[in-house]
Formats: sequence, C-alpha cells, structure tokens
Amino acid sequence: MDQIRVTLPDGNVKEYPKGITPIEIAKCISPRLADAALVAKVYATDGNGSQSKTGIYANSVDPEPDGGLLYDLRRPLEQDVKLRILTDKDADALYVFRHSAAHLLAAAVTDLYPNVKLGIGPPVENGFFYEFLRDEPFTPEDLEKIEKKMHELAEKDLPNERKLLPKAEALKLYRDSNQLFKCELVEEKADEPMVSFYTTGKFIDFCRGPHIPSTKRIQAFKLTNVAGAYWKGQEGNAQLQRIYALAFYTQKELDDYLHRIEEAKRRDHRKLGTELDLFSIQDAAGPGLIFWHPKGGLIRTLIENWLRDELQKRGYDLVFTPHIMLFDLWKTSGHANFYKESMFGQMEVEKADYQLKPMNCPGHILIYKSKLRSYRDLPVRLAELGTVYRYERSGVLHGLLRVRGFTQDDAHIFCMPSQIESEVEACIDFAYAVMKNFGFDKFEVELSDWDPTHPENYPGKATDWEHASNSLAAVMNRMKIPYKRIVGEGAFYGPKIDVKLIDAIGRPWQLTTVQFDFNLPARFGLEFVGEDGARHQPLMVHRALLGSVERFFGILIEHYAGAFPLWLAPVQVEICPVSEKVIDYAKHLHETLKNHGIRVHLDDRNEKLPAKIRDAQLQKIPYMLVVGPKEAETGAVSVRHRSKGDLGPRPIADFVKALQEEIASRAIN
RNA sequence: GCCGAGGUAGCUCAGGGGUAGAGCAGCCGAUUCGUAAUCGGCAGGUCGAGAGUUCAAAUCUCUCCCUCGGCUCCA
Repeated sequence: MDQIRVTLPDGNVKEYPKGITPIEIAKCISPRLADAALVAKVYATDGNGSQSKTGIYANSVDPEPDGGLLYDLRRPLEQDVKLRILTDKDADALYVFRHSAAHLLAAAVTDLYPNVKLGIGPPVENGFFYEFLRDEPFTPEDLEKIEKKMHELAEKDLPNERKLLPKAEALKLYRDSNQLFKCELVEEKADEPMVSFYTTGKFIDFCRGPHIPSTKRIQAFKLTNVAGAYWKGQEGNAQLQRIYALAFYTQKELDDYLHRIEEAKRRDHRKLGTELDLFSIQDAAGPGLIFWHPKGGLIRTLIENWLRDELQKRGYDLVFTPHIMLFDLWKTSGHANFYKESMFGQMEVEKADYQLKPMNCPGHILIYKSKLRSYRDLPVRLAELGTVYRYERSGVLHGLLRVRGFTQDDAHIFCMPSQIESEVEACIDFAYAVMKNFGFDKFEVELSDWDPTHPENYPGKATDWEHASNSLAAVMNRMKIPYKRIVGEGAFYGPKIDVKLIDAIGRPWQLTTVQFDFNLPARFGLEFVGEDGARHQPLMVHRALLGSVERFFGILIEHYAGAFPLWLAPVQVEICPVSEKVIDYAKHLHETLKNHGIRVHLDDRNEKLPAKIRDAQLQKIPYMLVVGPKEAETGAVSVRHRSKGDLGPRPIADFVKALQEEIASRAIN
C-alpha cells in the first residue's frame, strides 16, 4: 500500500497509509487532542506545493496567507503534508466553527420552514449569518423557535459530512428543489467537474468547507437580528432576509462579547449627547442636521481653536469660502456629473442656478487661481473648517457619525512634484499629532492605489500615478509607519492614504485621509510659473485630519464615554456646598475660580450633599469641591475627582494651580 | 432608497376600542444636611402627522414623516 509522509508541528515525520484522515492521526497523537480537534491545517510538502487544483488543493477553500489549507478532519490525505490539528485554542478554527454554526442555522430554518430559498451563509466577525428568501418576515418569536431548534439539532451531534457531486448533478439537485440562488452559485463558483457539498443531518448545502466534525460543539450562539440584504449585495436584486447571529467557542466568550456590546451602548454618543445636553437632531429642522447645544458648542469651539492654532503653526493659511456657488462651477469641477446623487438640489436666483456646496475644493481652487502663482509661492496650503451639505439617503443617517450637514477640517495643498514627499509627510505627522492630542494611540494606515489593469478609469498619466503612490509609500517607509496597500481602492482621481484610529474599546474609525488629485488641477487649468519662466501644472493634495468635526465629536464622546478631559470639559468644577450655611463661602469660591478662567458651576440647590455629588458624577464633571464649615474656616476646598474619588482638603490656591497645569497640558484624564 | 422593529410628558418606559399612567427631571413647600438619590405637594401630553373604519381610536386599517438594527453607500 502507498505510504505518505506527514510532518507534525514538533518536526516529527511519520509515515501513514495513503488516505488516512487528520482525525485518525490526531487519535494516534493523543485521544484528548482528537476530542478537542475542530479542523486540520495542512501544507503540501511533496514538491507539489504549487497551488494548482490538484492534490490537497482540489475542491478546497483558498489557502491561508501562510500557504496552509484548512481541511476537514475526516477528509483523507492523499499526499505528503505538514499537518496541524486545530482546536478551540486556534483563532483560525473559529472561522470554520462559525461557518458550521451558519450551516446549523440553515438546517434549523429549512427544518422549520421547508419552503425557504437559501442564499449564502458565511462566518463574520463575532458570528455568522445566513440569508433566506421567504414571503413572511421572520419575527422575533420565529428567531426564538429557530434558536431552540438549533440547540436541538446540536444536541443530536449530527456529523458534518463532505461529499462530492458532479456539477450537473448538483445543478439538478438545486433545480429540483427550486433553490434558484444556489443554482446561480453552483454555476458561478464551480470551476471543477466535481463540486463539494456538506450535509448536516437532512440538510445539504453547496459549500467548499471545511467544517467541524459535528454539531455537538456549537452551543454558545445567539440569534440577534434579521436584516434585509440584497442578493449579492446588489441593489435591484431580490432582497433576502439575513439572520445574524453571534457565535463563540464558549458561553463565557459569548457573555463577554455581550458585555462589550453593553459597554458600547453605555458609550453611545446619541444617548450621552442627550444626557449631557451636548447636541440634538430636531424633527422640525430635518434629519441629519446637527444642533450644537451650549455644552457641545463649547467643546467644539475648544477643539477648533486648538486646531486653528496648530494649522497656523504648521504653515497653513486659513480661508473661508461661500456655502453656495454657481452650479456651473460644479460642472467645471465635474461634481455636477460624478457627484450629482450626493448633492442637494440646485436653487435658482435671478435666472442663475446655485449649488449648496458638498465639497470645499472648488472654492479653494478659485482662491488659488485668483492670481498668478510663482514657484516661489509654493506650496500653497489653504485650510478651512468648511461646512458642506451632502444628500445622504435616509436609511444611512446615524447620530453624529453620518449626517447631511457637516464641517470638514479641510485643506488643499498646491505644490511642485519635488515638494510632494515633504508635504505628505507633514500631513501624516500633523494627523498623528492631532490624534495623540485627543488621547488616541493606536492606528491603522491604508494606502489605496489605482487598478493598473484599468487605466481608462482614471484621469492622469500612469507616470503620475506611479510617482504619487511611490511617494506615499516612500513617506510611510521613512516614517516607519506600517501600512496596508490596497490595489484598486483609490479614488478615481488619485491615490490616497487613510489613517484609522482605534478607540478606547477597540473599534476602528477612519478619520484622516490624504488624497492626490490629478483631476481638478487639469479641469481648472491650474498653473504656476516655474524657475524656467514657463507655466506648469501644480500637484494638488486634499487632506482632512479629523474628517468631519461632527463625526469626530461623536467618536470622542464614545472614546471618552462622555468623560471629557479637563481641558475640554464643559463644566470643569462643580462646587457642592454641604448646606446653605456656607453659601457665602461657596459664592466666594465660585467667583475666585471664575476669575482664574475656570469653567465652574455652583450647585446652590436645596439638596443634600450626596444628591449634589451624584448629579455631578452623572454629568461627568471632572472635579467636585465639597465645602462646609470646616473649609470655610480654613479657606480650603475638599476635592473629589470623578474617577479618583475623594482626594481630601487643600488650600484654594493649590487647587487652582494644579487645575491650571492640568488644563494647559491638555492631559487625558 | 430597500427589509425589519419602533414613535405615549423634557428623559426612561407601562397601557392596547369606552375620560391618558409611573419613575426621574421641572416648579412650590418642609428639611440645613460631609462624598452617587431627604420628604410632601403641584404642574406637565391633539399618545409622530394625515386620512379611514366605528356610537366611540393612543389602541384597528392605509399613507406619509422621523428614530433604531441591517443592506447599499460613506467624512
């Protein structure tokens, strides 16, 4: 009989008969391992390592980045391999586990509702979904029923069996059962004569796998919601009902995740925005439009003042441009064409059409063009906290994070090719300085390039694109910033760098974007006079650091959970007199702090101290000053910090000094 | 825009064909108090808007608006 050589993770090489399965090998190693095993990972070692559709690569998922291939435990091995048995200690296997859980969901749904049409059911972050077409909507009660059925099926320990069918037979199977979406998938995806299926009890599904051996392990899951989703994500296609679920190896991990969701809810900027009286959205004014209340407005002013200061230090010129401009301008820029569906409608004034601005660039370009520019003037950096209005479809609006009117911390840099790297570097440096100022210290950077196989989709010469994206990459390398390069994701008008920050509870947010533009300088005929006396076209870079002030504010609220650092806190100090007997001292204290430029509020309500403390805590005011007869007598204050608690008494002057230092350093809590 | 769930007092929510409810917040009064809620009283709503069914609609039907969870899109 043929033998194959199997290399184990410890380096041992063993010979087994050809056709042995990973689970059998696991049993040889240790029964405990076999019991815990979920899936195998194999690497070709027989010289046939090319990823041709032969050997282990036939009818399989695509290899992982490390060249390994996830493999069913009961799938026979036909060639020499390196083998790892994965258990619930391996993150790689979680994806397989969730995928199997998706099949369990589909098995339960088809059991309960035999007439549903199946869409796709992949694992996703934290869980999985499966899509179904059914005339009636799935109700919350249906979800409960389905979840119960899933537990029932899981208990039965149904094996997930892989089987191969000829493509024609697969199509027939799905045609006969009227599974039109599955037919479409088989047609599209199956590029081999045999296609793989998986069965879970009575349920059978076209699937490349792999799957965990049986349903028994799938216990910690929770169906969360139903959402409409277009078939293949294409608007215009049929809309299926997508059932989302969370799934983890253990109940504890599921519970932990649910706690994190609770934490995110606790931080929700919409909830905190109301509770802390920061902003509102008014039915009477329309959706997606933000009202900044006094406290939110104060924070915004502080952020903007700090930012304007930085802009000036870094060589930007601050400008203002009109909110409405002639529609013809947007024809010149091209927005009237490619950005039309995102713009508010035109308005006619004295027979001329005007357009509410969705972008600031054309305005800045007009300022650039207002006079002849010399190479000596470059780079020209025009910055504006520019408020723009964009028509967003109603279903996508979300608190401060997705709105219809917002203010970008926008800037456009006009420069010579020789200046581009230093300009980009300065932008990135600026972005990091801004983020760090607000207490963010984790970032992800993406460099999005064009798709060089379709140059016809892009304006600008290929050499421009290459030069620009190479400059971006060079800057990243010089600054030692790790980044991900994404081909084909750049804007049509130029490559870009996006910086995402990671907030206090680990969520990524895309804020900063630095984008080249090969389109607008040509459309507007931008020029500068070079050293040679001839006219040249400048390079143009769009750049926003916070992105949108509204959105950034929303992110900040959630990042700080409403507890703004002292320098941004709308009320920095709450004075809590113990009783009305010391009201005069409290008033004196109030005046003193105010005169030192501190944002202070006196709680002179007829309430007991604990109530005042509680209310100040709920308002997340950084410092509470408890004053009673003891303090009044000695000219002191008893300091309580919102998170550090009671800090004890000290002289007023000491407190003021410490406070001023904390404000000036813009310390993060 | 599409699918689903919602919209009752400033906030959080109960009620579900027969006169609109609670807690908190607000106002008034009592209490003079030491680090997360003192007690009592008063006031507050065209039940998202419009139409329909009905003797009678917050409640049932339809249309629209807005919010939430997704899809798509995106700062």
